Amino acid sequence: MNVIPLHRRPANDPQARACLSCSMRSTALFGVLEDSDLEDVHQHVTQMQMDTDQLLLEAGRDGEAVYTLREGIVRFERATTSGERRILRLAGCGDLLGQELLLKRPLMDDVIACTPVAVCRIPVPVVLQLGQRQPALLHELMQRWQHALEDSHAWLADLAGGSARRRVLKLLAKLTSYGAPGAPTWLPRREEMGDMLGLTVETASRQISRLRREGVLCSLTRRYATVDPAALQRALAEVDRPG
Amino acid sequence: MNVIPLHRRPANDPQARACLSCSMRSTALFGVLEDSDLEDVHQHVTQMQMDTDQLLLEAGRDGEAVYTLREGIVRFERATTSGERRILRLAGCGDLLGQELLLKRPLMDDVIACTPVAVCRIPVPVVLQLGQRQPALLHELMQRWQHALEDSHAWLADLAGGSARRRVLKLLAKLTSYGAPGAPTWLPRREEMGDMLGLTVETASRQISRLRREGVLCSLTRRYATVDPAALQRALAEVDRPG
DNA sequence: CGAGCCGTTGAGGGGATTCAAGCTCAGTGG
DNA sequence: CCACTGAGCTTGAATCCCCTCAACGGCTCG
Repeated sequence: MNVIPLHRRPANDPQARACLSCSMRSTALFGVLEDSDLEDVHQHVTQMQMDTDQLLLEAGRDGEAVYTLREGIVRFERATTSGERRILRLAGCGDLLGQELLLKRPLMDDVIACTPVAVCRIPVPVVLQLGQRQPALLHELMQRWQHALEDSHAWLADLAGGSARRRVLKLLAKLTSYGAPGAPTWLPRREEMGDMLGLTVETASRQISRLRREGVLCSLTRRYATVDPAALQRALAEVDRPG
Repeated sequence: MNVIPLHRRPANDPQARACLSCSMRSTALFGVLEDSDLEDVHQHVTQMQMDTDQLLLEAGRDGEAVYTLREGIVRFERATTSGERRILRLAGCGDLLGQELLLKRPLMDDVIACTPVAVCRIPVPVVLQLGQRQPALLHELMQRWQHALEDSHAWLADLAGGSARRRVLKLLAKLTSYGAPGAPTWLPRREEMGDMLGLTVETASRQISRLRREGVLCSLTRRYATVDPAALQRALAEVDRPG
């Protein structure tokens, strides 16, 4: 884990005032705040990078910081009572991780990097204090909770039902929305796909192979592929049709 | 729909000060507020009763009020792109319905009564104004969002995967937690069960029939049954075991 | 009493799982 | 350089579970 505490940097370091000039500021948690509110914040914020499969937040632990995701994709997962892993949700650029810690609730799920990720670590007290002074921040937090809830509902409706083919297609549609349009799309491992969709590794593999043969996916490399959006939409429409 | 506007009642009506003496006050949204904060609230709150299958909130519409559920069970549902109905979540006594309206977001799902329900209708502006004066109310709202999110995650982990038998058992376990312990448990229609669990009517029916034969369910009436908690737990443990 | 809804049960087919075997590819050490 | 290794991916064959289609019975209501 590569930690860069901003407050240890010289004041004239271009990154020292990172929170003010942050490229993600408008979409991140503090986007609703004025410059003056951010004055002292950046001293407590730590930029970090993590590799694939590294654990950002652990279920059961009471962490003392939340994270803003600057780059990459993370997954929320837990073990079912039958012992299988279930991936419940993905989060992408701009999302806030570990929000429940602000309510002093224990984490229910592990949060794990799907790709290499860059995050900003924000101590819980910093958010709470800012929230007391700035109701707009509380409003923003509510928006984020609602967004997470809608995401979870959409996940349930799209990825948890229907044929294996439909689920995989829906997953691809969601995954393309993470990276830049046109850029290669991150593909999970087959096992991860299975745990997202409630399918086995083999079924996921068969579906992906078929989509490659059909031209929906091309240039599959180690963990990325380019998706033909038109073909994807066509395939989705066909699956959704009663035929 | 049976509407009883409280402010039309004489001041000495025992129900007129319903919000203060409400039996659910401690668990409901306004439970965090002091008596003085509730002074003028009850004038804007309307008690309502609705029958089974009636629509409380409609997806797409921008409603102007939220509802506190006093009695009964409601479901959140939507249509998938393939045209099938999917039930995403249940809410019970004390839950707040239509929370997203407080953020001026459109509703994504229909909210429909599963049983006869009693609700308190609270206009959105009332909540927003109170929230400005009382940060504790905002805190309570965040708690409720987090609770809904955890519920949604649990639904996904428990009810969206595994064998049909496991899903039905998990659903029964959840349903028993709504009514009073020992009291008969509300059972959805087979079609509703199917739409909750991603199964067909017939499969749901077969599973329920089997559980009745096994003694997990007894005295099935029109829409209620008594559940043997021990047998249910035993069955769940057996399903979750690798054997 | 017939109509319609809901639940149940049966028979047959299909799609996902299971079990098993090869494959590719990156990393390792000879 | 290349065999060796192990993790991840693919593919095949057999099995099983759930879906589909169908028929029937109970119940409520017009």
